[in-house]
Amino acid sequence: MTVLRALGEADGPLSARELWSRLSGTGIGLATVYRALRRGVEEGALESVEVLGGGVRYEPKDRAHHHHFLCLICDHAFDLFGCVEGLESLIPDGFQMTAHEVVLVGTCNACGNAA
Amino acid sequence: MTVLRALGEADGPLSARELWSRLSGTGIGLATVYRALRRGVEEGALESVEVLGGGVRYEPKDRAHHHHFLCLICDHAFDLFGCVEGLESLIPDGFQMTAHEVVLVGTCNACGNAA
DNA sequence: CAACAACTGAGAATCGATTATCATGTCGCC
DNA sequence: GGCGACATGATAATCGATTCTCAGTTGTTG
Repeated sequence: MTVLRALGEADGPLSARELWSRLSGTGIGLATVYRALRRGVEEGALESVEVLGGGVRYEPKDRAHHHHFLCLICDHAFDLFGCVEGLESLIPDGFQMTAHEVVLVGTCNACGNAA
Repeated sequence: MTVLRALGEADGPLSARELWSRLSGTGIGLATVYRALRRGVEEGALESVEVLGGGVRYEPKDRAHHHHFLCLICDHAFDLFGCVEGLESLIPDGFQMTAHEVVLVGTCNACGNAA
């Protein structure tokens, strides 16, 4: 699967369109990208994540727990490593937390240098 | 503005549709809700936020820095108070962080008790 | 090669969210 | 009361994202 390989090589989760544009040289159609993504999620190989700033992105499910950095300029989401402390203290009484998401927003290295 | 007042009384950011359904008794139309939201954002009274799990929500801009809790069952977003430590340690070299977002996911008090 | 099943690319169709349109209603003001 | 400027509700139109359709390919098996 070319599609899954491209996802595995990315430095962060990709949207269907991002993925498609990375494969534009191969003649693969957008429909095929969507098909591969859907199948990947159904088979458990992929996970869909929502990072702020637009739409669903996909990433391999075998990655360790991590979060994302969203660049406001290139609109690309980068994987981060590590997590944060003190999440539990935010939970209101009676609420049950099953997951959490942290997104840092700003400019990435490349865009920051180009500015 | 009935619309802005309803937002101010909410315990978290509301989507256009949530807002509309809360005002359903008043005969206000969906178009008016969208108009009020757009104007509110343009005038700086409102802020649009993206919480995971679907779409844009709006909240008054005068709230202190806070984050959100998303209930998977009722799909409602609740305001949280406080913040977390250690965000800076996640930032990769060369990246500039201008904002951050934290979302806790789980079940709220009401939905947890109903289950 | 024939028969057949699975996969593909391109474009049409669909879906939900948001915006535009338009006829009507409301308000201040004369 | 009459008039003009503007807000409103209902609905149509638009937009982007995703899915569906369909004819054409490819690969397999015998």
